Amino acid sequence: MTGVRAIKGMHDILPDQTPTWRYLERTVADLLTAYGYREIRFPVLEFTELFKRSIGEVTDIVEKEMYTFEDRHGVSVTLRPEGTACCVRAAEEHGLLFNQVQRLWYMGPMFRYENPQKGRQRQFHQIGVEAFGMEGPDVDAELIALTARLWQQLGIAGALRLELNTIGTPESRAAYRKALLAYLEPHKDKLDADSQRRLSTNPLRILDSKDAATQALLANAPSMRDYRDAESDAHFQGLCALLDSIGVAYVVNDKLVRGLDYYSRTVFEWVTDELGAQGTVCAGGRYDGLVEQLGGRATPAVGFAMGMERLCLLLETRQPQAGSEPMPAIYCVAAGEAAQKAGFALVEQLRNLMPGVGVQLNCGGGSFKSQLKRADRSGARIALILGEDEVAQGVVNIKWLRDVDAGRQAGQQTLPMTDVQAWLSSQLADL
RNA sequence: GUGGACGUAGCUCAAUUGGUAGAGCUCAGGAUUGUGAUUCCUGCGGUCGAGGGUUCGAUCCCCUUCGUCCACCCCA
Repeated sequence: MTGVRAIKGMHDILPDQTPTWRYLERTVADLLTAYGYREIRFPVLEFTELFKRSIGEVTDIVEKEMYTFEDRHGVSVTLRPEGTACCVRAAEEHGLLFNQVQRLWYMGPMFRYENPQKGRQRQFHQIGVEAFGMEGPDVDAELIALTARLWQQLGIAGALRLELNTIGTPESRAAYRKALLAYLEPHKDKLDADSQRRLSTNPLRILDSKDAATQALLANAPSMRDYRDAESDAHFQGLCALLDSIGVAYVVNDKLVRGLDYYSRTVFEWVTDELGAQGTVCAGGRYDGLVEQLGGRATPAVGFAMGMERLCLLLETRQPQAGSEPMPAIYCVAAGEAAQKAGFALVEQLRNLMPGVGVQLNCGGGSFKSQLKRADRSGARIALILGEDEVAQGVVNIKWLRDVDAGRQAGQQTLPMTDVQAWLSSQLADL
């Protein structure tokens, strides 16, 4: 293909896939509404500064994955790589966080300049959920309970498991980082290349290295557990107790750390083994310091984001029928100029009288044969057939395309044009 | 940013030790002169990813490039 084409990593979502997307979006939106969360929408483009200050200057996202450019006035702007920072900015800017509790969600495209692979694109979509102004573990648990219920509703719960950890406060994390470094530095040569590099950039990330030798070395490393502050521990135990009380299963993974700088205390991930190397489908945590960091009044907050492409991949394998949308029930075949005209009037009238019923008119002409063929492929149950003869006599021929075995009359019947709507109503009622 | 595999018809894929390519599905038409899903026949459809090189001649060999997929890194 030589003509125009999409940018690398930017995918089209085709008609065969949109029903799955709509099903996912609808299910999530309904559930969030039921939990009392309200949708917020904000721009795709923000000042670059916002992400540098929130995600962290030395993270991979900010250092090499952002779509950053100057606008026509030379101001640096960035296509959002994630939603939390934007959500905080928007909520703070409009006073939504002042002296009040706020439950928000959003949905839309995010952009990261990475090399594409399974479950990863440069433009991808997230649904994000954020809860502001509540510091106890009850909100953390509410968010996790909500996600667990969602997997249940979507029929993909069996593919997912919950990993949970607390990374403490920034202070306790700093102390642990120091201890970890002290332990690893003498064994630097035994670490894999990436982990050696991470010693200076992000030592905590060494914990989830995939290298066997590195993992062996980590077996005797100091545990984050021993450096955590008592309050974070209590918060975490509170969260675990709430999850236990409603039967949400989890595994505590004290090597779970998240890549974004703003997290504190609770972090969690829903992971699957069915998506190749990109197993994380939904992840989040608490970020009590972020609002203040961005210039607002100190406000506790928790949130998470789920990757919609990854969820769609899971849905396609676990629930291939999910979201399939009904085809029009009626297909009107109209051969000839007069019939086309009469058919057009007929289907518009049917649409007036039976708004919920799907009606499609054959457009673009064609023989009876080819029009019937299209009627069949459209998935319609009933074909209305109009030709010169029918128009002259003011009648319509009606033919069942499906359901003949289900007690429907085979063959076709002729009805006066004026009776068609009443007949259809009676027939379609019990379908 | 790095590594591996792969780019042939709208889709899924063949073939050619270098002599300008085939099938299935789809689509259109016909057998059935006004009737779908099966069957049979016919037809439309390709600058063999792009650019350059070698050659009498390149889809095939060489170089470059772009893209896709998978993996690393990182993340949803």
